[in-house]
Amino acid sequence: MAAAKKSVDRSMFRRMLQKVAKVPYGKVATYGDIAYAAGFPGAARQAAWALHSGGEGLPWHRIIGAGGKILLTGEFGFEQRMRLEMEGVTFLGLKVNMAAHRHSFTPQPKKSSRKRG
DNA sequence: ACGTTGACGGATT
DNA sequence: TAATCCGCCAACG
Repeated sequence: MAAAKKSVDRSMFRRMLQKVAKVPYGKVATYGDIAYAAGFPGAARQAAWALHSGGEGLPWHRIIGAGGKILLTGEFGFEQRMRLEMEGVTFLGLKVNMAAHRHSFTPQPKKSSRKRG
């Protein structure tokens, strides 16, 4: 294998954005989850940066803060909540009902783990 | 190169 | 619940 690394993906952002795109309809994930699933535990901040930078075309509204709290501000925070409710996501006070809508990222979906269907 | 900023997270008070 | 502190790391000026 030639040229293994060296600029893996241009940025860790790319990885995170891919995870964001993986969040299905009616589900949500936290910044920490995105970063963790992307392979960067602790880089929750960068997950936010990734969205801030390239959230276009992605379900950015499905990404929330730890505990299900919407950290966005201004109209964006308002829109995010509206969108989530529109997808069937329920809220507990000011927070999303994580227990019911938290998306489970598969860390490493081992190859050929597909079961007979 | 340096310091500040930020859609963070968890713990503490 | 709110306010504060520290750790995390890339982008921005």
